[in-house]
Amino acid sequence: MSGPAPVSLELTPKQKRPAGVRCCEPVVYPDVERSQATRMAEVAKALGDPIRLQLVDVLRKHAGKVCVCELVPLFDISQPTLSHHLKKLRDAGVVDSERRGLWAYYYVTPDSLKELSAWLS
Amino acid sequence: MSGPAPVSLELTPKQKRPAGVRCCEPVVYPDVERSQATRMAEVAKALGDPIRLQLVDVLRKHAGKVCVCELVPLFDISQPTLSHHLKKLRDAGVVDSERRGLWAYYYVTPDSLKELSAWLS
DNA sequence: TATATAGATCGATGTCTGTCGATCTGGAGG
DNA sequence: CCTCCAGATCGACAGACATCGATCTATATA
Repeated sequence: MSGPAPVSLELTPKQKRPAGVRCCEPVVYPDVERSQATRMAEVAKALGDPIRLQLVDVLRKHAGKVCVCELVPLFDISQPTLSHHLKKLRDAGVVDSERRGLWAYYYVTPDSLKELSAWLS
Repeated sequence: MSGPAPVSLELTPKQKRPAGVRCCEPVVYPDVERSQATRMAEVAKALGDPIRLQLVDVLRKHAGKVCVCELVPLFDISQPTLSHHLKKLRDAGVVDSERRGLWAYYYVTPDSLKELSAWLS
């Protein structure tokens, strides 16, 4: 048995095909445009690190209330490394920050996760 | 003006603090456990590439019906590179594959996106 | 002005990633 | 047995990434 054929040409492996012709022509396409995929992948990539994902988790629940100095001891990494992760998240548009005096407060950018979240559902 | 203080100690920058004491003690914590964050980050990382995200998009809508040879011409990359991306997705548990004869059919693993999707919502 | 602190930036380093061409593997058909 | 083809693996390479210690910047306070 040869199993169901690709949706396009309904060929099975056992059928003859002219030499030089692909097994099938592409008929299915992604519904997501390349530019949209690039945007969502950028967000997904920013979330593709356990520390950054936990950072977003904390910030979502305490938006604008958590200073960086309070985040440092939560993770077993140095302050420059944490700063680097926050920059990654900011570059991806996932978070933004506000300085008050010596301290910096981060918050999750509203709706920055919406597109990816909707696509995943 | 000094703005709202961190949630923990309610200190403002102008308040005195004993030397050697942090600006604040950590009081907020992520709700997501480290192991859970690692799992979700692994999935997010796999989706953190436009091509892989579009691949998942195609496979979700034509599960088990699209052979790899049909995927290759959809993207402007070589066959080994596409194979590499599919392996990345498989290593993350996002997709799995089935061989029938010469051809390989990929499908999105059921529920593999559920945890991340739920967290994002 | 001088000191102390929060946080960003710099430079270095080892690892991981995306990409390719070339090659290997295994099933199909003559 | 030999050939052809789909797809996976290999080896190489350039660029990106996570991490650190050291340093810089800017603010607060004495």
